[in-house]
Amino acid sequence: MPKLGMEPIRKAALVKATITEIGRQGSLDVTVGQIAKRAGMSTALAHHYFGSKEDLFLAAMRHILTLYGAEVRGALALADGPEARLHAVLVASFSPMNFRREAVGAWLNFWVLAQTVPQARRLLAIYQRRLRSNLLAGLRPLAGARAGAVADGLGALIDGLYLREVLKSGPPDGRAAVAVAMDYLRVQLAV
Amino acid sequence: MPKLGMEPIRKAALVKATITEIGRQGSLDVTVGQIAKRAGMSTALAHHYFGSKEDLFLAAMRHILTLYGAEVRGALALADGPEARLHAVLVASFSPMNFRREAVGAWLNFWVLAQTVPQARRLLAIYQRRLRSNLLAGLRPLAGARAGAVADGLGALIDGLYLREVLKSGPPDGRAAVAVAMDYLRVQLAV
DNA sequence: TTTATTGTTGATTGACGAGTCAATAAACTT
DNA sequence: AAGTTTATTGACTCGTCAATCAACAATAAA
Repeated sequence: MPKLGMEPIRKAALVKATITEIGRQGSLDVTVGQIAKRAGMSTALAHHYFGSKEDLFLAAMRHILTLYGAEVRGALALADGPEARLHAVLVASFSPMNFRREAVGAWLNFWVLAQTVPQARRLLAIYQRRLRSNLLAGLRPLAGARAGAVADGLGALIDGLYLREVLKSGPPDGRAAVAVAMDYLRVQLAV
Repeated sequence: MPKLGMEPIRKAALVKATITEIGRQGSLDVTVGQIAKRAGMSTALAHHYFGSKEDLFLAAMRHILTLYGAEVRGALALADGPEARLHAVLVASFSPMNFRREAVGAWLNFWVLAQTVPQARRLLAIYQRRLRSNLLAGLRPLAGARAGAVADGLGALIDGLYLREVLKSGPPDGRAAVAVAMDYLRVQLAV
């Protein structure tokens, strides 16, 4: 069986399985065994590629952040003007990829992880900073001195919409979430 | 030692210790032993009063919701007019009692619990319904047909502000959170 | 073809934790 | 005084799980 060049493949499979498993179980109480099984390998191999369970979690977090970042960057590249850029950030934030059940569940649990694991905290801080700076770039031309306050409110609102998605039943509705956020933006800019 | 009428005292101590311990540890991975120790008794006694760890968690959740509900009701009793009532709900939501570190940490973890434990989900749903109806009562006279949408946005914003508090360092700042929420309200009502 | 490198797993270790049990003791009841 | 209920705990069971290890297999390098 042993073919060479397995490392990246197996690592990717493990990361994906971690997100799936956390999202499915809705908790960080996932065993390495479960993850390894879903990724189609033994527990020992999972430990071989990621030294510890914590490393696996962090890699999964990084992966989610990377996906999110890529989506935002892609959307921004197509957007022209501040309004379009703000809209792009919101749409990307609630895109089917990022706003799917598993991802949202995993996201919530990473938030919990950040309370204990400094590295996880740092990763979430990076996300917050990036989001803020993206929003700010679009807001400054439109809201002037109030841009900072609006960005903070909008950031919290986005996180809140994610949080609430966790409890909802039925399929996720990114469109509705975007509408709420856009409404916030609309009234803030109308004042 | 055995005095009678210990049950309510011990139960209260356990519930309090549960919230403290979850908040302190920042996770639901708290042992019954830790909780019992903080509450000044043996593991066996904790199991005697609450059949299981899950029951303890649910009791702790109910307690937090009760505290919150009482605070909101108290604030509403003193408020006159829709604006004052809305303000009262927000101030109560971010009062030092509810917005303290431990409580916020516990709150986040209860959210996680709600993903797996139906009873926990039900409790959070009650909270959401109550919050929404309180906001709606104040908003209807002021926002008319838009009241529903504004309440949903404000609800999500409040949850988001709680969520973000988890990552912040330094003492919690309820005043700032209220300011963000009031700003949302202000612009929504100005449109 | 020996030797190193990479891939892979079953079995094991070592620790920990939820929940149970048996036993003890004080207080109320009859 | 005997019996019942409530309070309390140390010791134990039983299961789980992260992490390690020893061994085996295949490919690449020497």
